[in-house]
Amino acid sequence: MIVFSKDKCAVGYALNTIGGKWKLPVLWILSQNGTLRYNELKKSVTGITNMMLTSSLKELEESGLVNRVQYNEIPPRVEYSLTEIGEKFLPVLDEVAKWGEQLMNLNRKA
Amino acid sequence: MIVFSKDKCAVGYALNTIGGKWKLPVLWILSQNGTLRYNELKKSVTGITNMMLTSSLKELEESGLVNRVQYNEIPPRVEYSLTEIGEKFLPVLDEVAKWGEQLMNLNRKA
DNA sequence: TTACTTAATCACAAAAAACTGCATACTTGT
DNA sequence: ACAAGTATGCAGTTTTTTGTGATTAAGTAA
Repeated sequence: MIVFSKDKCAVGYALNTIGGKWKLPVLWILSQNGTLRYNELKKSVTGITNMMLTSSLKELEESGLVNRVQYNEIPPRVEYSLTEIGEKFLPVLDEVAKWGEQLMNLNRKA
Repeated sequence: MIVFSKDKCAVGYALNTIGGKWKLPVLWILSQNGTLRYNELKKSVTGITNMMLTSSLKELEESGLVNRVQYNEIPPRVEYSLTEIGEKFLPVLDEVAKWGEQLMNLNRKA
């Protein structure tokens, strides 16, 4: 019988990276809008708090999905955008979406 | 500026369906082994507790990813397997895995 | 001088998810 | 009579994740 080992699982790694309540919304907004400042993100991701936005962005940056560019101006300006590997994730999301739709349709009927 | 709406998002729906700590492991084990009894699943998904296995299976069944067949024998016998839409998810997972590997490689270097 | 703006950050509170360990029902083997 | 095996269920607790609301620093416009 085949046993599950979490360690080397790329799927687990991927899903951890985008896991949590807000990372996917943030990624999606960035994919639709290109480069955005912190405040613009805050407005676009409806309902997100400062804390969650900050920590989501931080984790996304650490895992290499998001670029963060800080301009030393006053008032502060920081711009976020998707990295190359972040962009590469979009077609994958698309596949997930297609499957998700099929599932939604199935469950609507039932 | 484009705003995120959670409701109609197929990606969100999909990721909720397979979200949580154990659903993915359970799905993967089923995909590798075909039909399994409760106890066999328990042994294969290392570290899972009865409670989490039961609730994961229940949710997966409710969302249509897993079949549950109960034989009225003593001692009880219940067999689990992937449904059609459950099987259809595997190639999607494969795409996720490919991207996940790229990401892992990037982050190993950095 | 005072208020305003921006991108965070922190201590604390609340809510959600997961874990522990025991309980059950019924029948077969000892 | 008694233990063993099977697929769950549940109360109570811990752990993890999110949310709240206030706070900072430094310049610019009023």
